[in-house]
Amino acid sequence: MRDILNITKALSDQNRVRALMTLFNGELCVCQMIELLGLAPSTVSKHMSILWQAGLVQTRKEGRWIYYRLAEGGDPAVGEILDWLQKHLKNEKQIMEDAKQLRRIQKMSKDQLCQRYRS
Amino acid sequence: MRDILNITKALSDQNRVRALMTLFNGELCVCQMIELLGLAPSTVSKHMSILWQAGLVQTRKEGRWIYYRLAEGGDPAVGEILDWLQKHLKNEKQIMEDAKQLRRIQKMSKDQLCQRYRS
DNA sequence: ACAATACTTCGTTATATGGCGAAGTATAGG
DNA sequence: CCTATACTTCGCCATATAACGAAGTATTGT
Repeated sequence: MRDILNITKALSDQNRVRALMTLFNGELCVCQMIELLGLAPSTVSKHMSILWQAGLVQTRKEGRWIYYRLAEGGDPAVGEILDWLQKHLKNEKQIMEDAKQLRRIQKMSKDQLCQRYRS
Repeated sequence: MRDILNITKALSDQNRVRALMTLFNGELCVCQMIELLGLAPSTVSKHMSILWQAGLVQTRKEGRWIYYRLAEGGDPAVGEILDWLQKHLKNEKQIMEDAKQLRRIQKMSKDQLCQRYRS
């Protein structure tokens, strides 16, 4: 019960759902998420932490960067709910705009990106 | 996006999930839900209203009683998420206890039940 | 060793949510 | 009609949550 509620609670916030949906395009570091969501670093970090605690995402550390990606190979409930989200949100306006913005973000160098949120 | 978020928000509360799961055993009136969840009538009513707004349940009015049942034939996202809940919660301790208690409640007459929450 | 960077954790604040009881609505029965 | 019943809506309170900036941690580069 707690596992399932952790998942549904994690998915009950729009910004967390946007973050998750964006990860269908591949792993992202936090500074890319910050740029995408337009939120403060601490806020994005908290959101990603909640997704991680729910088992929805996994992380990979590479130097100073932490990459988040969709969880694989864990609880089947996670894979199923991710499929459900993908199926029902992939054509949503907000999600498609995010995907478009992501392509712009991915063209920027990390230096450009990460220094952006200190302004 | 709003539709999906309405669903995930509706599912982000334990008592609403318990209510939904109980409905897999068939339709119930509000006074039965009150007895099952052990909450005030107004609270249960609010919860059911949130589930209804999310499209997860449907209602049927019969005299003074309002029966809630799982939604059918609407948004496919709803049927799929209900299947997901059923699959991953049916063996949970709390859900099985609720099912057991439901059998006790269903043995009671409506007069017994509904007058109970005025004490 | 030191500074800069990338991210997290902490502390605070504003708003959202869940809970209740009282009042309101609609229906059944005398 | 009038009362009782079954449920909902409203108003309130306590707690949970999302947001931020400041401070802390870990890693890279000089």
